[in-house]
Amino acid sequence: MSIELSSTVTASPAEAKEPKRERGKLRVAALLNAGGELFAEKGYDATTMTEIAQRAGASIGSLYQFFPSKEALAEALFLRYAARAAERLDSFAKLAPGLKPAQLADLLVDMKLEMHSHRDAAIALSESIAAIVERRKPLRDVTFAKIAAILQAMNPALTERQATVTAAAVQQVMKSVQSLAMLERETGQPFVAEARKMLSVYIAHALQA
Amino acid sequence: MSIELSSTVTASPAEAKEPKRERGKLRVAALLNAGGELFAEKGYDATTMTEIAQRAGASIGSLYQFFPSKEALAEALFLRYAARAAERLDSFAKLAPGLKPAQLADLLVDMKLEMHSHRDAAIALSESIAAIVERRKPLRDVTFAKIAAILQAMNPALTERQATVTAAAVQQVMKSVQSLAMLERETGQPFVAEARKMLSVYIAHALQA
Amino acid sequence: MSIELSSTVTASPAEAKEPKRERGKLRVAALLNAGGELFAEKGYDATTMTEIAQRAGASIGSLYQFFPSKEALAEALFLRYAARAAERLDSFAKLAPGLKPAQLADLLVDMKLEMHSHRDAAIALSESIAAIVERRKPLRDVTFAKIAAILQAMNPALTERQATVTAAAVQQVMKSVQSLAMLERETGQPFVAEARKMLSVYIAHALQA
Amino acid sequence: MSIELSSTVTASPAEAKEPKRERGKLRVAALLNAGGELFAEKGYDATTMTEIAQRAGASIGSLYQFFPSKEALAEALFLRYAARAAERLDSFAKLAPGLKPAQLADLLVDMKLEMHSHRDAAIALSESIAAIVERRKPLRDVTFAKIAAILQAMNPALTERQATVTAAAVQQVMKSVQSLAMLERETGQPFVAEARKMLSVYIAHALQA
DNA sequence: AATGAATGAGTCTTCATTCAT
DNA sequence: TATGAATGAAGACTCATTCAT
Repeated sequence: MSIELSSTVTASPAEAKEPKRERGKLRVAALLNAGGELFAEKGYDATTMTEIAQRAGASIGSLYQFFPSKEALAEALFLRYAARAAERLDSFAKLAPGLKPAQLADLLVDMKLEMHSHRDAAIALSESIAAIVERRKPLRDVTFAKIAAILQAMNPALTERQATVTAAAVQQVMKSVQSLAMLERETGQPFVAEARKMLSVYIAHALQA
Repeated sequence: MSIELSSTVTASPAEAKEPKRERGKLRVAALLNAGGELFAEKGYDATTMTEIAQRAGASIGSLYQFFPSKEALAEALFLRYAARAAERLDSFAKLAPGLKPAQLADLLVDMKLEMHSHRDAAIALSESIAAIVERRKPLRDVTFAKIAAILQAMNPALTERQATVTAAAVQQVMKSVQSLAMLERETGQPFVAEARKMLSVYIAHALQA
Repeated sequence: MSIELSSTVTASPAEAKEPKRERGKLRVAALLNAGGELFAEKGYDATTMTEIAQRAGASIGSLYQFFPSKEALAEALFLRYAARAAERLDSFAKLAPGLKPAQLADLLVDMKLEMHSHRDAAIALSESIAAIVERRKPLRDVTFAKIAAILQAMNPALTERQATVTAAAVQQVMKSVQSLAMLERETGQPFVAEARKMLSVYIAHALQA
Repeated sequence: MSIELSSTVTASPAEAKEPKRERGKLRVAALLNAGGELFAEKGYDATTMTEIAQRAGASIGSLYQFFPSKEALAEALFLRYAARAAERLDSFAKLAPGLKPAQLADLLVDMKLEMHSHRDAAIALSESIAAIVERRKPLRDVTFAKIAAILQAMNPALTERQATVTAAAVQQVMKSVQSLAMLERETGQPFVAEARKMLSVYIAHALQA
């Protein structure tokens, strides 16, 4: 039940080239990490391809060997992120039957918290990358479906429709976890815990309805 | 009780020049609107000063007459947005005492929905504009304080701290209203209503705690 | 009966921007000349936009102010050339009735010789500029038609078809005048005179047939 | 009576390495053909070494094994073309004594038509390859001499000088055959036949003079 | 005050060629 | 020998900002 985000529906820019040698694989990983970090630090537009190459200890030519464009790099990052998120959600699905609202809330919040350490997350949000805006919809749909499935597993009486709508709301709260975590670091107030509470209360409410 | 976002705490870019004549005011308004639209449509980085001038029917020279830099324009937009938001929230404060959770939820959601038609909202989010990142914190604090005040007016027993934390969570949900509204337009599913529900449930829960 | 080469049949790149100030007009002319010279000297691909700007005494930004792309510059050059050629041919048409073959041959050869001093001619040949390859066909058709008209004026008995086919052959010989002139300069042999003779003999033959 | 185009008069780029084994010869041929095709399709500058290697089913490293530079490859192609042309012309020389103008015209036009199927012809024209510009003059001289010899064989009374000059004109017409053939394919008009006629008429005229 | 031209540092991207395995 | 990764100079083009009229 793996996601199929790679389908070329709209003409997206040339995709990342697969390295064929060991050395190439290392390079690609380094490049991807450098890109993820920098995009997270300064944003997509403000990040320079040269900068990415430098941080990865590669030459600009080397960067372009594997990623034919800035967009392609961002796309690869996004795909990596999407794959990880999907994997995570799938693992939750197996636990679903016995889960209580508060537990699911925790799982989801923790997931977000951890995923963000993989800085790839940032690009997922970028509005300025056409290739990603395109791919975001399918990812979103997949995510909704997975969350909805978990919810239905927790309460089989839930209608398809209700599950979907709830999933959307849940996902929105998840999206805000990152900001709240930063806020918490800044002010010391327990914002993340509040997010858990909100999610928990809402999920509980949604499941009985 | 006006907000004080204009104070030059940190070195912000030269500020927009106040137009003296009637004609100038129209120009400024046109420029601001053009900028707001464009930023909302294509993002801050992707929008050019020339483009903004064109859409406003002005020359590039004229644009720089009033806004000494791109950042200054963005800042002006942000300030306009912040002022409107604060005003809105103040008006809610007066109604607070008699408000039920669901009613407050509706007021807040509706506010977001309406404010977005003033496209200025978009820049509020931009991570890439230093001048705004700076100003965002004070705005956020002001907003939290105002929402917290409303909550406390609804339940005087609420502690300062609890009110603040709740305000943050509430604000995060408000932030997601925009996305949900777009999603609703796209899919026809009642996502906004779900946001209202979530907010309502959560506020109710928070107020009794 | 002016040529219509500007019609945007296929999507050609953004066209040259018309200067609105006196200074701009001078710039555009200087830029065009610099481009014409350089393209003629080193070929389209080998010529750098920076180089063109430099030779015209302008900055690279200034060059792009008027010509949004290298191709657009080449196109403008081509159009200038085409207009001049058409004008020239039209003037011949008026003289046609009393012309003898040798006289027409001379007119055509001289025309080529003079036009080449307007170095614009070179680009007309470039196979590597999409925008020009496109425009070449209409120019060619117009040219054929004009030459054919001259031939028919010289001998009204000539069929439309015969005139067209002859025009093509004539034009090919004209195209080779440039090379022959260079060869003549190099070797001292009277190659251009030979071209005149060939053209004259062929035209005479074609007209009686 | 073989041509001596390979002599290193001016410093030409390191020459193509002769393959020692059978496999190498196939590689070289494939590479040469790929290069010829690509150059003909998109021009010298627009063609990449990588592309050439790919089309030949070789790696870039392999390409450089045999041709130390892009120019060297182009040169090899040019030489192959020149050799074939010279061979052709030599064969005509033997027939010369009994030839009539129209027959020679046909031979020459047919030769051009056939040679073009060996796409190598294209590079022969490239103005942007130093190594070829250099070699073009000797080729041209050889060609002139051969054509002149044929003409003198047809009419021994022809002066050396007259023969040379005529040869140049003849060669120019030959050069245009390619364009005319394309035009014919495009429009259906008998342009090539017209070229034959022109050549025939002109040669006849030149021979009696 | 208004307009449009001028500037040039900075960006992405390309590609011939060289290297290491 | 074959392959694919590495390199970096170079080129087209952009755009915020400043100037001259």
